[in-house]
Amino acid sequence: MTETAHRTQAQRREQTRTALLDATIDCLVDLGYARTSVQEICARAGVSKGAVQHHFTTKAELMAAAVEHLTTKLRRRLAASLDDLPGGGTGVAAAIDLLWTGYSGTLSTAVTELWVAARTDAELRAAIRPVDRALGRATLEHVTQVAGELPPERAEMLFWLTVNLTRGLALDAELGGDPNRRRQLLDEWKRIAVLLYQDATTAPS
Amino acid sequence: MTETAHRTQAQRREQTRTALLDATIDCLVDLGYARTSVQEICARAGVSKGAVQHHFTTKAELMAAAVEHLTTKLRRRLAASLDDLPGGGTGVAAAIDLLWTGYSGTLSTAVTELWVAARTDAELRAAIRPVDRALGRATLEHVTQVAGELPPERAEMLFWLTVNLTRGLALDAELGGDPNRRRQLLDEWKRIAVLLYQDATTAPS
DNA sequence: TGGAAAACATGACGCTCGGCATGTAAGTTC
DNA sequence: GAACTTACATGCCGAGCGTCATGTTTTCCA
Repeated sequence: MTETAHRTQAQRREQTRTALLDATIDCLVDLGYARTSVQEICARAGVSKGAVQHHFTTKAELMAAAVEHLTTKLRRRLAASLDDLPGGGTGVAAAIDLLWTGYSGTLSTAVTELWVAARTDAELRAAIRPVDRALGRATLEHVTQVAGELPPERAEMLFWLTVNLTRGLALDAELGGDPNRRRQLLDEWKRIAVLLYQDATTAPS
Repeated sequence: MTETAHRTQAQRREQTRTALLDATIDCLVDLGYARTSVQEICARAGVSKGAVQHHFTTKAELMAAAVEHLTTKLRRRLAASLDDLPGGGTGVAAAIDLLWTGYSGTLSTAVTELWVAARTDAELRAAIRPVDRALGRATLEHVTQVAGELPPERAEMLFWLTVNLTRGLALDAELGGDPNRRRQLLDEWKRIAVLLYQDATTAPS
């Protein structure tokens, strides 16, 4: 028996809201965007269809809210783990590992689903773009702050290369590619990045 | 008036089959997997629903066939352009460009749609995996053949890194990221690859 | 040349989806 | 504590989906 003694309106609202958004992410992760229906979402959230209707007038609106919810989570997680990073070459390797775990987890899986869906859905795309750009910029800021010895231009290059490579690898992982090969590739990329880092810090072009 | 004088059964069959598969790819590209319906497909192919029923008993079967059709096309295109590649460092840069154009066009867009959909669809995934692995291996073979001076282990690493980076960039492109930045990143990666190539050929570790 | 078979068209069925109208319970305000 | 607003539940509707049953045309083969 879960005693729901006395909840203020704001509490109730926020509670079912996050329940819905979390359920949405759950659905995206293990059903995919195509199979994610409103009925399934509110079934997992333990609320009725009327509730989601009350909070989000349309399904697209729910998805848009889910994007923000999702990105906020990812951002928090990345920021927290990026704060305590060693400097120098080992810092670069560690940062790459962090970006990999950040961009390859279940959260990022859901994001990818939304991305691909957004390609052919203008409304969803409009909702995603600013939020995603904010995430990218914030993470980049953290990274450049950590690797301060590197000229910011180079650091930015390395960062974006890592992010895009990671996303490609995440896609490969989703299809069930060989995990060992992914590890090898990531290790190789770390070696390359560290090498480039040292080159750039000792003899900047 | 298109006079369809006399078509043998095999001709008729193959004709509408490829028409259906091409239409499927079209739908995937500009509607996305979620919105791709059988009705829309046979509308674009100019045939009835009964026809697709006759050739493919279920929608998943059609998609599986589309995957193969798609991969065959991609494979042909890549193989054709990979054949005439210069050797040495400029060859590496040219190869990267080729992989980029190959993995970022409309064909690859459709493949990405199917990939993401396949993550939560076991049947589709089972259809995609072998075909995609074959594509990867075939392309890799071409690449290693072109850059023969490089130790095959290094060539393979460079190849897979490029492919995964390219796929990440393709995803970024689909969302509407900055094209200039993608060009910069690709150029930077080419520089890095050429550098690594020279290091490996002059002083193999 | 006529009948069998393959290739395709047509229409209908069951199902699920998203959205809406309406009813009920919980909290807020005076 | 009564009026009022907010939060949620229930039930229904039209639309679109994939699939199947059945008719029609075209090619093949003996």
